[in-house]
Amino acid sequence: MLSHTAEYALRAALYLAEHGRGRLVQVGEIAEALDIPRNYLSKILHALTRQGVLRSTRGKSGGFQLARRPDGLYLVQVVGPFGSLGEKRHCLLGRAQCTDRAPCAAHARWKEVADRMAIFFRETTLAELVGGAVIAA
Amino acid sequence: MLSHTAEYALRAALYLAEHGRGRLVQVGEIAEALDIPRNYLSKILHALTRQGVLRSTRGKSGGFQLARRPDGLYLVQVVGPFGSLGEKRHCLLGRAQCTDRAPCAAHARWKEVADRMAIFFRETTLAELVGGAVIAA
DNA sequence: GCTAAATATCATATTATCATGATAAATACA
DNA sequence: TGTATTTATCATGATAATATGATATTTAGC
Repeated sequence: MLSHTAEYALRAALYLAEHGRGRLVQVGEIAEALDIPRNYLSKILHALTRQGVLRSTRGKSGGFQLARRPDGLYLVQVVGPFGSLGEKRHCLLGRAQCTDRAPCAAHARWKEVADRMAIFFRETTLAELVGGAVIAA
Repeated sequence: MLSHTAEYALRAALYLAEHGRGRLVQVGEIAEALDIPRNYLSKILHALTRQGVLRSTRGKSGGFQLARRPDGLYLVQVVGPFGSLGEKRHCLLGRAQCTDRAPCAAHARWKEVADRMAIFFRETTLAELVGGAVIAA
């Protein structure tokens, strides 16, 4: 469903929501806890920082923290910059134009399902997932 | 949502459902009508044949046709062999084990959405999409 | 049998995703 | 001011998805 990259981003954000309470967390800690390649995660966290999801502090005793409280961060903000979510709902048959007025063959039926998914990512916050269950692998 | 490959498979199957009534259709016709790379489509149609979705006839005046009536062919049969659908519903956070009893952080909320999607592919037939709207690009 | 036309298969190229490794820049602290 | 630690960035490699091109195999019809 999500690309590896988007999945890593989500898991890292959830880790920060759960274990980061106010402190700065280093890439190394997250990478080890979640078993994600360290340098790869580094770039993902950097991207999330540019997106305004995280804040980073450089230098000794630096690290990453959430830019807002977990109940103010929506999943789409975290995974959107990677996978193909967030932008537009895209047509199941890959048409550039696919609307209620100019629908593809699958439009009416697929719309229901795709909208549900879009709403999930758009309206679910990190806070709602924290505590749902264990996060680490 | 779907990989290019799975999307091509679905569009080709819909084309056969709509324009293939009983006759044998050649790869070239489908490739041209749907603007899909010909040799690439050829392999996809061959895969669908192995899956039992299509029947192929070799040699002169050969081609492809649906193996069953459109109302007996479900989307999961068409796109399952490609993308990651059909097999198992997979965990949003990528855990190998993610069940109601050993859930990941997102399980409860994601399950609803993922189940909807699975049902869409499992219970929708080609016949239900034909005539929904224009198929070709 | 020969030829043309079609699927089946193999080999390779291209592109995007995923990942690793090395270096630069910034910062706390002694 | 120097050093250790950390993020930021650059360069490169590995793998999978996508696509192209060439050849083999099968079959209808002459």
